[in-house]
Amino acid sequence: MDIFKENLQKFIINIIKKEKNVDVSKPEAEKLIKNPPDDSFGDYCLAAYYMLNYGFKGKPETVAEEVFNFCKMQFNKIERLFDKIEIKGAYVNFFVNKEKFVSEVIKEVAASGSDYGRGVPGKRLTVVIDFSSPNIAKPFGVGHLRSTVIGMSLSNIYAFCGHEVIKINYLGDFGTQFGKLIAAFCRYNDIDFNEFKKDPVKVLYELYVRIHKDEQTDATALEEAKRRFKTLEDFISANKPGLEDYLGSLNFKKSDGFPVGETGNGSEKEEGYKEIKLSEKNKNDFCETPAGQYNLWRLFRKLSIDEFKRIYKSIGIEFDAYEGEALSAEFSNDIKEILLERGIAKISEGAVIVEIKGIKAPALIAKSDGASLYLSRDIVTAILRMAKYNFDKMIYVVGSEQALHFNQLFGIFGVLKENAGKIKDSKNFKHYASMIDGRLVHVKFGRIIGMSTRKGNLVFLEDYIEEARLKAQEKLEERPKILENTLSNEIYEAGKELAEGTEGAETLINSAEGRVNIKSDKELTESEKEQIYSTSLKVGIGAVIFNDLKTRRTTDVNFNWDNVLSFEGQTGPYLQYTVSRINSLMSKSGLLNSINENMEFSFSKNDADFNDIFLISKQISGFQSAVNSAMEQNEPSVLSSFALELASHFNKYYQNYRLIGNAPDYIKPRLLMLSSVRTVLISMLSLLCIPVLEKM
RNA sequence: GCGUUCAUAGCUCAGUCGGAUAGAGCAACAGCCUUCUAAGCUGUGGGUCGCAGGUUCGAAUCCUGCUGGACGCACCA
Repeated sequence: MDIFKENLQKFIINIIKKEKNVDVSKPEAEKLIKNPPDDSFGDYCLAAYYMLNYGFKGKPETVAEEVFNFCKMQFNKIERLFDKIEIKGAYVNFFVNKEKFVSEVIKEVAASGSDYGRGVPGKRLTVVIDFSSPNIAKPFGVGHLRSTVIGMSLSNIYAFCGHEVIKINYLGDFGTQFGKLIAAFCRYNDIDFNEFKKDPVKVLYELYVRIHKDEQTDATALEEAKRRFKTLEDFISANKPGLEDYLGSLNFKKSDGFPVGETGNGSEKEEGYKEIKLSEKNKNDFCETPAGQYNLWRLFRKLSIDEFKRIYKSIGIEFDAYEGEALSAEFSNDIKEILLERGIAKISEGAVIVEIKGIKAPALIAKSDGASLYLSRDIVTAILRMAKYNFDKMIYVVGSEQALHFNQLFGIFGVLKENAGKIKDSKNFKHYASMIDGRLVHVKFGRIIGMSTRKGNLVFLEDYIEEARLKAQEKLEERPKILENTLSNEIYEAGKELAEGTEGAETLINSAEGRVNIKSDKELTESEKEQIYSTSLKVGIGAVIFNDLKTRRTTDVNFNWDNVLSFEGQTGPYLQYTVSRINSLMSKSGLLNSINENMEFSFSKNDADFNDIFLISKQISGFQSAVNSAMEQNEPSVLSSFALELASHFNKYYQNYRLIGNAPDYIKPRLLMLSSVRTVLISMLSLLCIPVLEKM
């Protein structure tokens, strides 16, 4: 917490109270004090026009003068923290006591460690965040990456601010497409079961593509798919519980989430799947009976989820619960009937629709053949989640192309709340459905345009990361190694020994200077190779994730390989590099053991580097408000920008002032300062799902 | 046609909910490694904030219109 800003706020509130007898609330006071655009104007400023809201009158300049005089009269109240006050045009500018400011900030970071900036909210909210949501039996493409990293980062941010977060992955596991999959599996007799064992998702995807192709020429393919899906649907809904009972059975604990799929046949225990063994021989057992197809579907889903989990794990993403559309589909019919019966929905052109004020497009909740639709499943899902988690807020991280869908969904809960009185013979449904209005948020994001492989195909996430990793490895390998440094030193020394001015000396010195080009012939050991692999992988992941988080989420991103694969400037690797640079500096100082949060230290404004240290501290002190602002706007990019700025401050400092070689008393406080930079940078990298590297 | 949304440097983007002189990074050019990691740092050039009005002390930011792009508008998700 920035005690300087806080005290300044109180100071101004008191002045307003004393002079104009107006009370200013805390959030209003927050807006009163701002940061000037340029440091030469001061550290905090008060714009006179804001004072017009609190009883001050006249031109901004004269008001500023009036306020300035009041501030001056009572300056003794804040002179412990502030050096001076200035008036400039319509602004009153405040200059902090820089020495005090720097040591306060550094002390606080040192004392709080990784908890620095962590919030304690007035009210701890339960926030459900629904993100990623891929379709099963399809490869995880980069299209899902944006939702995944934005969702994960928001989850981190809400949790960091002290809220209870439930991360849900809502899988597309239902619909005719799965009928297609089952049909394909049963139709084709040349499935390679060895390959299926090794990479099931790949085989499933190939089956899907194959039957999709066959549909163009063979009408029976689609028919079979539809028939098999109907079989599956009927089988699942045959044993489902009533909606009321099911809602009543859900508890309010985060616990283990929903079962991944359906309610009907209950026990979805992990072990159950191990018994399902597919082979050429028993294949028909699964294709002929409804129960067999049902198991087949469960197996496909399980295999897909395992594959997703593997990928998520590789980029550090995890969920509290995996849900499937199938679960919601079971209850879609119940919802439809309640709404129709009470006149909340009506039939139009054979389909069931709900009309919502302010939205022209009618919300379609059931097809004319009675089958459920996306929207009706989302209605069910929200109600189930309310019953299960009692959330205060639910965030859907989904592309902006679905804005209409979510407006309709949110609108329907408004309608449900309004018409709650009409729903009489239901307790649970009525209760939960009418609670939801106003708690749903669509966090939309722009499209990624022009994303394709160099050959023009859809890009799979893993290939994407591998491309970035290779680039990182290339950079790592061209970096001069210790051996080469020594070598170039020797050449340099040898050159110097030659008579000055001779051609030979010049050549040798040049070759030493071009040490980047000196390659070592030495074979790398296995552990060095592993080191390079794991480092380059983390850098690659960092580059890819940061690329999706650095811009405001709503803007469409023009995808460009060169931009993603450039690791210079405003990139994830730049941030990772900065952290490892601090690490390296700190360990080389040899003073690590004498640095701790309790050490006595101070900075003098006479030191040559003082102003830069002050700027760094100022940046650090803005961390918490950056996190808050990221949360309020559901916008991780606020943190990306903040992190880049802090890293840039450090790198400038690093370039301009040399630490090692100075007296320990000079180095120690600065190491503590750098350690607080590192602490904050690491916090931000973690919030942004970017791997932290010890060394690069 | 209706709706949503966007337009800022050659390119990719910031711009602290209307405030002080519109900022970064790439790319270009010129510099900085025998000294703590050059994935870094310094400097130069580059802008009528799409166009036209309006609102007021004050507009890249709010309102209206226009132009141009993206997305969405009934049984896909």
